[in-house]
Amino acid sequence: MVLVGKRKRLARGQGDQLRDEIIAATAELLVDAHSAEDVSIRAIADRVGVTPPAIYRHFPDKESLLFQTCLTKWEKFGQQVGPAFTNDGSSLDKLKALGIAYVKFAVEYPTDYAIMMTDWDVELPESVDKQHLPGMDVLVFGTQLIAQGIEAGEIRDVDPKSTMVALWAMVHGIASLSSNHSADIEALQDPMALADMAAELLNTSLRKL
Amino acid sequence: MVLVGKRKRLARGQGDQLRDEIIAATAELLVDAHSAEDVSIRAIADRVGVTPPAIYRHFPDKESLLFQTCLTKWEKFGQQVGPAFTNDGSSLDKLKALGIAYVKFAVEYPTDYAIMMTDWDVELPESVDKQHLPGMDVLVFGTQLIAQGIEAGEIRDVDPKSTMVALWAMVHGIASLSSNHSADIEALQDPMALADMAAELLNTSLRKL
DNA sequence: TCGTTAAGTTACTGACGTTAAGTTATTGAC
DNA sequence: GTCAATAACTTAACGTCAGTAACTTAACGA
Repeated sequence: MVLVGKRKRLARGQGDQLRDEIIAATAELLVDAHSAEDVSIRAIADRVGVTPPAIYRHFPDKESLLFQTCLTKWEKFGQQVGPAFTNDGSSLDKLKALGIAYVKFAVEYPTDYAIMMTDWDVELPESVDKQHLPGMDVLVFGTQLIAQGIEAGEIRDVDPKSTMVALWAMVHGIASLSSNHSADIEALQDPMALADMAAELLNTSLRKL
Repeated sequence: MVLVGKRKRLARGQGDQLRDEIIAATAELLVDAHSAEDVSIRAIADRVGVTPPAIYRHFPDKESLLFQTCLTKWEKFGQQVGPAFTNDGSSLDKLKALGIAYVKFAVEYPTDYAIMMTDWDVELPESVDKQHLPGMDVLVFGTQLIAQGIEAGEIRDVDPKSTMVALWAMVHGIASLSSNHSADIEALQDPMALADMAAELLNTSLRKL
């Protein structure tokens, strides 16, 4: 818990700047933490050079702060996973690339991924549309990908929505298990290989003969 | 946090009895909680009619207590899921029944399932073999099931171990997502239906033509 | 009956999230 | 230029938490 630096108080309309710094500090502390509870309001306050109660001028409680931080992680996620959609290749190829990119992100930033996946008990400001949170886009695009594959005669006639959710469950399962049980189970020690295998499995079942 | 009853002090060699009561009380409190941190040492102590420090005579810290409680949940899990193995039908049928039973348990007891799945940072007493924890049996039996299915010419020639882990990832993913995001995504509102669909997907890809 | 010790209790510590109330620096209005 | 208003904080505190040190009390064997 190091005092990173005494700040000068910000000028009149500049309060929002601190808000951004708080989120950034939280995001940074989360990288080195094992979970969200390991990151205390006090540590965050120290990091930005402010006292703990100053946090509450910008966020009603810790959970809201974590949720807002979470949104920045989803954006980071989108940036890393997005390129999978613009690959050349068939719908199935793109779908596979998406899955691989997904697991890669989760494995690379496990704590980030964990807080992205927690169901925060916050009431959203009306500015945030829960159906269009950064991560949901991936689901929507993925669903479109499946629908296109079906139309192109490349994918069997399945329900795109629930199939996409099933794919999501698969990659999420691999990511989640490997970050919690990799020590005990051999196949989880190489999650990327597992993701590759799982992708092949699903390829087989989705491909139109 | 109600004092459930003043206990008489146990007799000389009977200390272990309290240990069991502590685990039982923890297990009960977990059912009504949202997560493990919602269950405090103080609440557990109250429930068994003892003061908080008495807990530490039997468990070095909260995490160890939760881990031990976790083991009882795994046993409960085994009892609920085990029958799937003795179903009649092909290996694939049994595998599907296993997956369905898995998701059913996780959906029915979400907090139990969550603590079962957390990676407790405890050093195990040498009496506990990490390769044969209650839940691992399911993995082992499932792997054997796949191997048998291959031998019987019913299942394609895949690697039984990693395939079983992939199946595990699938059902875990469904369970995990549905308990964290069911409100936002339609397909997650009926996890059993999703499990059924996923089972069919995997059936398709594993079945030997 | 009496020392030993298992099975607890009482009293405390430091950390946590959070709140109430006070302080200080900046600003637009006169 | 001064001055009330107020944004941007700080200081001090509350209640709760996990955990510890040190004491007490009851049961048992010798």
